[in-house]
Amino acid sequence: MINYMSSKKLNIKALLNLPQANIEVAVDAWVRTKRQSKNVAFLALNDGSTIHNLQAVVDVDDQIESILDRIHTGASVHVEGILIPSEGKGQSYELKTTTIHIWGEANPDEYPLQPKKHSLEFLREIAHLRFRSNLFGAVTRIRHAMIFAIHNYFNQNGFYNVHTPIITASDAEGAGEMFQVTTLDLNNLPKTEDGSIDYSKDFFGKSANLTVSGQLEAELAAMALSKVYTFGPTFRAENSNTSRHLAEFWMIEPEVAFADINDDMDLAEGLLKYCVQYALDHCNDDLQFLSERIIAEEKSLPEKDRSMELIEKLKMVVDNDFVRITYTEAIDILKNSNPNKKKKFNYIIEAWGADLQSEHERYLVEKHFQKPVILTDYPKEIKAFYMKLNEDNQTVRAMDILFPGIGEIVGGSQREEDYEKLVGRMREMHIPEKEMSWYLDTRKFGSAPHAGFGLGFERLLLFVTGMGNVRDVIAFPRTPKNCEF
RNA sequence: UCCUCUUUAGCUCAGUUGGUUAGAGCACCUGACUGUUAAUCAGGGGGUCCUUGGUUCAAGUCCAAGAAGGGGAGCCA
Repeated sequence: MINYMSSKKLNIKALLNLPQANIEVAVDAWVRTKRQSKNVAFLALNDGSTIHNLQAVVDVDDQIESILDRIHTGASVHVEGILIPSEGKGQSYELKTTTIHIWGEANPDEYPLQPKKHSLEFLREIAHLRFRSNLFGAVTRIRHAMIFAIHNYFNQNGFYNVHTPIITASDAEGAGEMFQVTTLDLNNLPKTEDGSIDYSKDFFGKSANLTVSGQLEAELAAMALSKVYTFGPTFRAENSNTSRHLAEFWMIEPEVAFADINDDMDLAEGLLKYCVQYALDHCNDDLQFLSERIIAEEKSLPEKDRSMELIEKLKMVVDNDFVRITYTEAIDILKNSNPNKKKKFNYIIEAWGADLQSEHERYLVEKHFQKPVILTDYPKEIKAFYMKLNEDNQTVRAMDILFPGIGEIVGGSQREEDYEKLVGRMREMHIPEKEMSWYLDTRKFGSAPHAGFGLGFERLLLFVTGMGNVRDVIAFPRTPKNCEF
């Protein structure tokens, strides 16, 4: 029995980048397509290291034909041979095959992936196999690159990563509906004398939920380590069915002490530009593939409805400063805008204080400025309790970053560091002080101005990959009525 | 949750005014082919027309309810 594991192996990305060929190599990979004629067969091999396939060229004889007969799209194989300059067009190198070993067959009557374009909806239904598509392979590699870039950026800038809790008993931030975590028997709930559920019998001795944000805990860490960030899973039990929402998503939340809202905006803009530049520098092949895919997809659209070419769009973000305007300025622009005057908006902007709808954000980003926009200083009524009150007593130092095609990608603020003002805001918004004493302690002992934001990781990926739905940039999306795999 | 569209072969889709045995391309199987690039050419097999109920001599097609999915909105990241 030959031990195929012991052979000298390189991944396909490394092989295709070798400066010269004519060497013996071994490759483990999955078969994308097989093309066979009487005397020669071609296997397109992919091991996920790159979007590109390695072409194995196989001279057909009786013995090898019996192996080839068992190889179909999706099979995993070990192939040995000599890497040579390709005799055919379409690739620089190819593998002149001497040995084929099948690790695992893929029954073609059952294997759902074909060497053709599948719909995103179909791929979502076979999420366990869609890693093997060109598209999801590219997205997955870019997702990894962005995770890496984020940690890199913060590490290089003196931030410490903190793991904030995933299970939490505080329901303070009001960021959305929460998933409850319990070990109680739902068919036989313990009750108190007044008939309500007796959470003292629950695992933690009180009601607990999955986190909707690591921000409050990150603030605690920032009040000692100065610059921290979290990057973890976040859970929202909202019944939102959109291309931009998940029940389980990943969020980046930096928190910086001795920083104001301008520092916060600089940090966010710096992070976003670093990530996009990192993708341009490290994911060129995958971006190229995604770009071509979008162009093919939009070919039938009239020119005015087509989106900017992906790589051009990414460069545009890196090369241009984000527009920074206040909410008040945005309202003025919107009030005087054509769609507002001609009543094209579904929600007409009439007065200061109105919450901005998606259509307004899109107008500002996609029509008026045509680049990322940071909106600041929102009315306090439409923002969270912890945001720092401006001297006008009307607005808070919030900042939202709006991206073309995506909308809000970052939401952040300078935090209210004044104990009395913070307690005042909590009372106005009916947030229980008692349960939040640990949070308020930071304002009691050595309080300091500080700021932070939340960046939706999947929304960043939407922008970088040009995909249209967050369900296609996370391996196993969790959405209302969907928890497969 | 609201508005809207969709659901026909493994996949992508066509199916006329309600009318005989529901079609195509791809995939699969068989054969041909000396180098292909989602190979090509010829032939073949493959259907709970989303579900339930209704109208009708007759329903893939019309009506009602439901389910699943897409797009948009709200909420947000």
